[in-house]
Amino acid sequence: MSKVIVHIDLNAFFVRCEEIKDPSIIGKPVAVGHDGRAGIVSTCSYKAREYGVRSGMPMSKAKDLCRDLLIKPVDFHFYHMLSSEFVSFVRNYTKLVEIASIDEVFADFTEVLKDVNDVVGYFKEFQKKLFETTKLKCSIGIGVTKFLAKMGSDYQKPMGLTIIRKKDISKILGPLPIRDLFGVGKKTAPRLESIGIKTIQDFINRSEIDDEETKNILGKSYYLLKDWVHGLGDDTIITVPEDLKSIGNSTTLFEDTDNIEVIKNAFKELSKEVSSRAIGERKLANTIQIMVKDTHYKAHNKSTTLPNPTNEFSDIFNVVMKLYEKNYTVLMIRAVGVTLQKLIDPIDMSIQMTLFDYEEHEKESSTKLLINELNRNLKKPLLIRASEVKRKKK
DNA sequence: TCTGGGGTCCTAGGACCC
DNA sequence: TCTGGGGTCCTAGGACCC
Repeated sequence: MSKVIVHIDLNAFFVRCEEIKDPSIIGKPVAVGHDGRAGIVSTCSYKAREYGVRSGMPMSKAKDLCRDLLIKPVDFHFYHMLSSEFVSFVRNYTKLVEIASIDEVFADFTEVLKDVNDVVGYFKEFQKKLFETTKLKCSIGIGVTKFLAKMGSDYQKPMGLTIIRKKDISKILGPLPIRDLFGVGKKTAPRLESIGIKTIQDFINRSEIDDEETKNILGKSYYLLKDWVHGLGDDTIITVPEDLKSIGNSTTLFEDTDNIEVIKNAFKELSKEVSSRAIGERKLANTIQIMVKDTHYKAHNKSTTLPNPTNEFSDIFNVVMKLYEKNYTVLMIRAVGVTLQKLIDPIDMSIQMTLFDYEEHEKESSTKLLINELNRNLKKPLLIRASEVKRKKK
């Protein structure tokens, strides 16, 4: 039985937030993003788009294109607040809501729409109510899979509403350039174009004969994309957010440099930041990675896996500096980053160590002891720092 | 014109174990 | 003495998305 999956995408969300904060900028060319060295446009208003301003564009270029551009710094805290209001609003319709990013959700409306005849009217009303309640505008896509819903919400903006039925895939998506296919980016699109796949329809045709060239270019994602354009694929709404897999922080330096003191300072701040976030998220990292971007904008990574997982600033900073000093001291650097990877929960750590302890002692009643230990752990405060785990080990 | 920062996932080679 | 694959982990790089 096919589902009704809906993708709801907030239009020019960051700009809309700024307009809510200060309604006097409504209708004007606005760009949200940093205005310093290396600043880029994160989101821009529809008025700014008339001048050719686009997201991802260097802010300096955007200013050249539009003399009157109003530039607003990113205010994530405020955006997150409005994003939560948006999610709550959708949850009033269905509990089956998946947060895809700060400005988009997937939702399963199968049950909700059972007795609804006029689906278009229903979602027009939804858009109207969302605007009245939160002042936010959205585009809506509807389909039997997440892919079709997502492509639908992208099809028409702002305040768009597009239903993509299986039988209409070719009609609606077929004429679009291959670059518009979700998962095909700016590297893969030219490669596909070079073998004659210029539109999504070209890809549909080619996928029906399982063309080897196409398979080679796309690798594993070939089968995923093929399913998608045939109306198959994921229709499962994940209501519980998945565990974080990495915590990273990076920054572009004030100027390109090979000055070790400047770089050390930057790495110190980044290490502090990821450490405090990991502690806040109650995660320990098994692997620490540093990134340095050279003056040609090429990123280089080095990582190392630790004997004991950690989230402490001093541990992280030590490893970071070792990785830097071993590999990059002679390199002129534009940007640096620190990322914690292979994150685990401290409680998993203590389970592992508990098992280890029991192996050394007696094994017979280990199951019962383990259950007791787990129960004790669950009653403990959840915030466990690496140092406490280490102490326990002794 | 001059290119951010937050993530996830995939690929591929080498080490190591069986 | 010289040889096999399979599986897993580690590391580095890269594509993609928002």
